[in-house]
Amino acid sequence: MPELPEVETVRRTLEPLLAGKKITGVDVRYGGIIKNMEAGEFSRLLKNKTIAEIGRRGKYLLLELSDGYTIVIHLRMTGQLIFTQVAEPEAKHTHIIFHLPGKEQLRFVDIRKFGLLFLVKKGEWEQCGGLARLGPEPLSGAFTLQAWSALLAGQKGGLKAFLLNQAKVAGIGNIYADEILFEAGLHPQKRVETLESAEIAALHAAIVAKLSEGVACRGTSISDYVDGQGEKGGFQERLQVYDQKGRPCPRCGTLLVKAVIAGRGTVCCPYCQRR
DNA sequence: ACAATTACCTGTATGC
DNA sequence: TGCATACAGGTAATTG
Repeated sequence: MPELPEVETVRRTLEPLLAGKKITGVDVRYGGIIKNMEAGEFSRLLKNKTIAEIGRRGKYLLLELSDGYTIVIHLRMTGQLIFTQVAEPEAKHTHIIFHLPGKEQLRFVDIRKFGLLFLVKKGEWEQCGGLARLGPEPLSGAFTLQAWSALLAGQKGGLKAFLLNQAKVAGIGNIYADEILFEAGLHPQKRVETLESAEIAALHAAIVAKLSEGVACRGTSISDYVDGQGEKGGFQERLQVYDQKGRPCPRCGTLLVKAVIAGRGTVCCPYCQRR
């Protein structure tokens, strides 16, 4: 599932391929993906606009266009944004095709149609789902231990739910939440208000380490995720607990268990992550 | 005020 | 073999 490392990998792979290129036309096969206007208007507004750069905020991709417009994209669970040649056979569930010069295309593919796409002018982020309400970027220089401590001060509730809350920290999803909690040695249902300073520091280090490792490995390809060129990532080889139910804990050998916590399938070690 | 559940979708795996 | 069912999880909306 595309979380911060996956979205960042898509951004890095697409940027050199798209920067400076003009959108010569847009085909919309399934308009339901576009959330803030009709397909016809979307295509009309985008024709002949140039892609300046690609940004990322949390799990959102931001295609900045040369004249102040931005295409805001969220891949949700199965969304893919793939740069290809016209001759490449079209994948099933291809919903939007951006035509580029020289027989190149950018295709939005999404099996489950959960993905979201907005076309807005700069400063109109309020209409883009949760984009305007995102918490800090965990891989930015501003995400210091001090900032993280301040973020936790006065907060209550389960730890996993907190990590998954995009308004608290941007970009962590189910895979990295489980990996972070295991790395920090904390139970997913531990209450945030009971965290001691050493645990807060361990969490901060685990968030930065695991997300950075995910980016370095070019994301996690368990089912659908691929980067901007259709290539799989490698972090699935490094998973310690996620998708590892019933296997021995890499640290102590106890069998890993799975339960539903914060509404998500959650795997942890009953020994290393005691409540 | 908070947490749990549901809706949105389709493909894959499982059970009978 | 076929069919029904459960499950995967990002986020918003709804329910408890």
